[in-house]
Amino acid sequence: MSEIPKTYEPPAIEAKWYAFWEQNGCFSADPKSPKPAYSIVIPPPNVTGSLTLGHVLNNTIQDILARRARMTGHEVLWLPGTDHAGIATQNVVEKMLRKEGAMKHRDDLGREALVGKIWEWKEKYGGIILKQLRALGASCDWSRTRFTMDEDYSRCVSRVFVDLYKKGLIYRGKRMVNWCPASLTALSDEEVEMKEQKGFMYHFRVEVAEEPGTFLTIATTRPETIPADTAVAVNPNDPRYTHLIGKHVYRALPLEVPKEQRRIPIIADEHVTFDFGTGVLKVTPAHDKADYEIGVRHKLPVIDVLTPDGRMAAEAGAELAGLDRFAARKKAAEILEAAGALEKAEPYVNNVGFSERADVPIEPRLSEQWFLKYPSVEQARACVMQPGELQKENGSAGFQPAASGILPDAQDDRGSNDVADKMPATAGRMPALPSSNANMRFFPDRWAKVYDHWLNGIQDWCISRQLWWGHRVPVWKKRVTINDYQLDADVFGWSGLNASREENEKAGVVVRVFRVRDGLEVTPEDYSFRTSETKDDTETFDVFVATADEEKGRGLEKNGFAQDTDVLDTWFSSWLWPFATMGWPEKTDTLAKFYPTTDLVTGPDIIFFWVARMIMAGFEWMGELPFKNVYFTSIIRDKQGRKLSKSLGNSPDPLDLIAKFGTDALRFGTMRSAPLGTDVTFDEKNIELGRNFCTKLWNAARFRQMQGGETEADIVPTLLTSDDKWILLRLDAAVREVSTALDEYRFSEATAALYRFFWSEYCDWYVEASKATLAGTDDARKANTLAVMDYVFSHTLRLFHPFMPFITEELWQGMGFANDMPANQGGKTIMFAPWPEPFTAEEREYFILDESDEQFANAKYEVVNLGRGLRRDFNIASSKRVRFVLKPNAKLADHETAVMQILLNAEPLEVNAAFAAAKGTPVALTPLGELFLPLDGLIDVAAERERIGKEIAKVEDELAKVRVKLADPNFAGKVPAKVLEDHQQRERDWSEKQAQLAKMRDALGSP
RNA sequence: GCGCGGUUAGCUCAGUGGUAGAGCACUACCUUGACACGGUAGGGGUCGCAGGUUCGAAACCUGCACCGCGCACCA
Repeated sequence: MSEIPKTYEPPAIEAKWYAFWEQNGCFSADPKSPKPAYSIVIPPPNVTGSLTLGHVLNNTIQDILARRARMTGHEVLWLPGTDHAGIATQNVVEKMLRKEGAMKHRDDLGREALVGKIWEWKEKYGGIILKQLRALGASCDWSRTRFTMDEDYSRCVSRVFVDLYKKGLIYRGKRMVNWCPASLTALSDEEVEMKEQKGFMYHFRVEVAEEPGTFLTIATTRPETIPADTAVAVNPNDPRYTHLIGKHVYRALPLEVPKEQRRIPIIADEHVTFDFGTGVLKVTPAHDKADYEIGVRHKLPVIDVLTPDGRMAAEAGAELAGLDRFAARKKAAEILEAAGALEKAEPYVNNVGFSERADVPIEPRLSEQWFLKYPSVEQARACVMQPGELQKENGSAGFQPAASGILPDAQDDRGSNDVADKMPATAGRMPALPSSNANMRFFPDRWAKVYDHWLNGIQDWCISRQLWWGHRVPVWKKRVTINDYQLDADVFGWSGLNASREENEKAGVVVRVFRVRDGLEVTPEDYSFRTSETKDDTETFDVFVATADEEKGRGLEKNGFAQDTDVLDTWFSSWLWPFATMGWPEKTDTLAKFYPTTDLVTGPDIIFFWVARMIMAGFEWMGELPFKNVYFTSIIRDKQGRKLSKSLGNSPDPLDLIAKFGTDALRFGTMRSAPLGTDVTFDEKNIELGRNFCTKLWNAARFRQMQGGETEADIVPTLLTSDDKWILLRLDAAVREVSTALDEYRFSEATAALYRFFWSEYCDWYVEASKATLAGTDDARKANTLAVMDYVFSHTLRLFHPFMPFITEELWQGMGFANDMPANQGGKTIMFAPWPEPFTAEEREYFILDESDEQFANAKYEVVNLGRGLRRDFNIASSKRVRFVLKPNAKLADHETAVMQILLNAEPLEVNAAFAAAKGTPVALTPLGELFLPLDGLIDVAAERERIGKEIAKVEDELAKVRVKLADPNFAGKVPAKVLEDHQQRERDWSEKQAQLAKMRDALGSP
């Protein structure tokens, strides 16, 4: 045993052991290992990201799971990496380039140069967060680090795109999309966040063309879009307006356009609500999703009055053109007011969609984009267990760790079908499949409902982005006319393509041809439509060729094709993460061993963005779910309940916290404060708690070391004291509690159990009690106590290791526990030491453990508590040694007396069955007898009588409560036998105590 | 509007039908030989409100209030 320094200095120790683990390949995952697999893929942080408390929480959990799995004999893969994060990364680098003066606008550089700059930036600064994760102790297999724009990964993305295109699930279309005027790109519905916004509801009048003098009043929040109105709509059943349907009004803006050109129809549409606003709706197909649909129903023209960057276009009229949309809103109201058309403008709060990334209101905009009809939706929906659904296998949660050194049982729990009839009917249009496939669990399970709800109402996914940084859409396009175009010769004659659809698709190439005139796809099997179907020489077609093969793409470019300029939504690559990082589409060893992964740990905020889509992708391309359990972390908030964010400045830097308190303290404190399923409020006090706990652990180790002696000597069962047996039983309880809590992903409960066990049980009672033996002269017993201490400490360190990897490794090695273990089971590092198991029946028998020992120890500690109470009542400092006398109920071993004496800080603790106390001597009634605190010259009979009187009052209070219950005939009649017995026992105990106390009081004589 | 959480000590939170708990904060005493980042003891709660079920409710049911979140939205 080498000497343990006086204080724990985290930085040096953390650096030392992390390097040791890495150098010894402790994190690397071997697909050829015979051990059962445990795998987890990191939610890839943005490549521009740096460590936040959210990451700390998330990755600490993953590390705990991974480290524990290693200790339970699993071959562990924790696969790290980063995400290219399209918009975010492009923004960061563009901003930097503008700051450096390298460009004003991205067009100054051009696409290729800018993308080149971003790559440069990525190589230089990207992925800092991965280095920071090392500081957190993350045991990732760094040799497998992946980036979503790695060459291999990008090929997966293209391949998946082509596959979906082939399946007809990806299509190009002109649709209303969410347009971000700041980022100048389309967004998916999930990237739009509804926010309340204060504004005005403007009421303005328009005149009915056919009935001069008759006006309709329209309510709107967006008067600047009036120039884009192409109709006015009322509900067909609204009696106020039915007579006007079919007539026209004059649009209010722009004023300079001749009145007759501003005539728009009054139409009837069910979408209009009677009692909202005035019951008259202005219809703006170009700038509102619902209005667009009305426009489609009524074949209305579309007038676009906004530019992509959110300014008013020329069509908006001279006065508005060029203005920003918000300025234009004010201006439009002013114009209406000046024209006498504005009736009122009242303050109004409505919900507006904001671009999540740029934090500006989005514009619904008609534009041509790529869309995806989600694949494998039914399977994805059916595979997740809903709250309340029973799991077939004995109801236990989480992965089942195999016993150390034992080969895996089949962990696959699919195929159960007897839960099918218990599946609750799911509300919604499309009932989920029977739950026979439901074998993925969410923690907490209520997220499964949110997930199911989203899948039920799922809309096609707009996957194209008008950005440069990302995976470019792998589609090449050429417009051809029948006259000058020879499909066979120019396209299919080219060596890379074939004339038949099947053969092309077999080669990974998908060709689609659309007639420009009507947008219809022309789909004869052999593309021979060219000559036979039309005689019109001017007919033009758009030919789209999708291929994941860049070689082929370049060939197409030589033939006049041009690649689509859009890139794909970042999540279109992230959703492949669990298998694209493991070598898909090759059938790799890694995939065979580690897919599907065991656990996914992520935030509930990306349940739709990422989790749901990964599940679909897993089914679609692997035919299997990507993970078995999903743990949704808490959201960390500040004391005001706000999310932590850099812009609010309420986000402490984890690296500062590590510097101040140590990594283990940060990990332990965070885990202790983050219960399953609720948000957590960050408080540095929690990290302080972690730091204090580390110190306690450190000092307990030092105490052991100061006792010297042999490390981990064999325990001699016959020499075990009641305290020894007590702590062994407490350890056993802690092992069970911690293991169960971890199985159910209840990390805060696991840490609470560890804290309680180590601090309150081991340090406060056992170590203190052991001092009686250690200070004594019985060497055999001394050695035995040290052996028990080592046994408990070595198991404790292992229980702690997943939470606090560094300090536990340092002590594991420093205390010499590594020496007795086989190299691959803790001999080299605690990382592979076997996870503690509860005692077997044989072990219990060997140590002669039974409840009576525990009860006796508890009784002893109760004597101590009561004696300390007497001290307090008589104001005797805990450091002052005083004489106590115990008048015992039964014979006591000398050793037990010695323990109580040291715990009471008594000198001496006299055991005297015949003790005759002076009248008025303070006394406490304990489970082992009457405990006196003789106070020479300080005896106050009246005070002592009063003190005992208070005790009696307390006892009588309890007694009364129990008796009321027992007296109720219903109680005795209906209560389970066990409960009745408990209450009867309680009654007996309290009344005995009452009698004894009364006797003690009476002995003092009457006042 | 629909759905989901939450409401327990001053603060942060455990507690799935049977004697109300932890950490922090607070009070008193203690620099006793592992630890003052510590020890010992202590004060502090009609468990959001109102009904109901039950012998018994912080827990189960119903309704309400307030806080938070998600989805959908009416111009």
